[in-house]
Amino acid sequence: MTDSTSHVGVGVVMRVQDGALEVLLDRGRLPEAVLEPGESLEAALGRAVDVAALAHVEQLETRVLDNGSIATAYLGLVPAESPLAGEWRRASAIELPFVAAAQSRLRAKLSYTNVGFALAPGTFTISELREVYVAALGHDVSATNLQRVLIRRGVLERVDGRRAPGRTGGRPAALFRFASDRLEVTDEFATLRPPR
Amino acid sequence: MTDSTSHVGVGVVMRVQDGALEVLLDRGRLPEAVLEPGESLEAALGRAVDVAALAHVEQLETRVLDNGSIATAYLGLVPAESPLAGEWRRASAIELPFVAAAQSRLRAKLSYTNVGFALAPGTFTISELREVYVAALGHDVSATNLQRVLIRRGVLERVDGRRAPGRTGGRPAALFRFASDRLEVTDEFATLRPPR
DNA sequence: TCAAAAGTGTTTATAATACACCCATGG
DNA sequence: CCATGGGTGTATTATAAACACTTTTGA
Repeated sequence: MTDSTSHVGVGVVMRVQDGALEVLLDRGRLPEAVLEPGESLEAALGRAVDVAALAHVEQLETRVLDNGSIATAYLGLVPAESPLAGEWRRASAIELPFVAAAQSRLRAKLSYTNVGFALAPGTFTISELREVYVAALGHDVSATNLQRVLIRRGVLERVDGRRAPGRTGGRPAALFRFASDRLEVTDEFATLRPPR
Repeated sequence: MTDSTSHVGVGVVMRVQDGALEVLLDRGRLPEAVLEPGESLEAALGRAVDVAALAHVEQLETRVLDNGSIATAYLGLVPAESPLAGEWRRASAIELPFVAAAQSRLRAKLSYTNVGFALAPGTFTISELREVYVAALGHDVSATNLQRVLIRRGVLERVDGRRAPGRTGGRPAALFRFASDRLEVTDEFATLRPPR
């Protein structure tokens, strides 16, 4: 038997704040923890990140790092309101392994799952949700179409009450919430659907 | 520093043969190799599987196995004609970790990428390609629609010549090939496309 | 001339985008 | 009463599924 290299769990925790996608850093690096023998990867991750505070977690990728250790990265998502402490920095300004993969995974899943629930507050207006999507996708999104797509798919539900307009006026906005707080694939078969 | 657990690279190599999706086994188990210090995961995989013979490889998932070792699994695909040696068994009859994940990944990617290239022979008729898709997807596929979708997306190209009919007759079938032998996403934005 | 297999033409269904227009509020 | 922001109605477009029909072969 040869000596094995150490294995670390790495967290790429993201949120959307003030119209920008941000990543949680720990002294300039992604939070990580060394895996103890017999321990699960998620348990190790839990020593690096407050996993219970994450609205969604999923495994990203395993790579051998420059320092020779093996790292398994996880994507974690929280809403902007989350009290998760740490050093938040714009994803676009970060040149660390796994961050690009996390961003690209998030972007893809926003299109065909309900994963927005993990970035949005409990209730929100369509405009607010639009800002989240714009920041995470990196391109403009029409509020009209966003609403129609997510309502048709059953991803969004209307909630009682309205948001009062600001001092510049405007019609009060209806409030919505995500129908589920767990990941669901909402557009499974883009093509080649099974016959009826 | 604590003792680290051993890390293994695992291959889930699949092909479609005689209308069934099959997995390559090594004495009843998935081929695997222990990672040496400083070695890349792909290099370790290469000691378990003839990676050069694979038409497509991608990482699947990392898990702690029942025996305590950490395993990173890869999905490998080969065409039925591949001379890759070993014990091929129907995927549906296998109860091993990673196989279900591999099948589900393959199914998804058949819908929105050109990954079929890795399972199909160099040239083929639409009927032959249809059999590959039926086996890998697990549901019926219309030859008509399969052809139209893949041609429209630019995934398939026509090749000179025709396949002579069998003794039961029928119109000779046109031959096609995949336009690329590398993975390409052909239907990236199911929804929420960037504006023009 | 018929059955089999392949391929095309055309219709239908669905989903999403685009855009015009109406609604409700503050000042 | 008008600017602002929210929301709905209604094309338009794109993609793919469904299905009828034509083509080309072997026997």
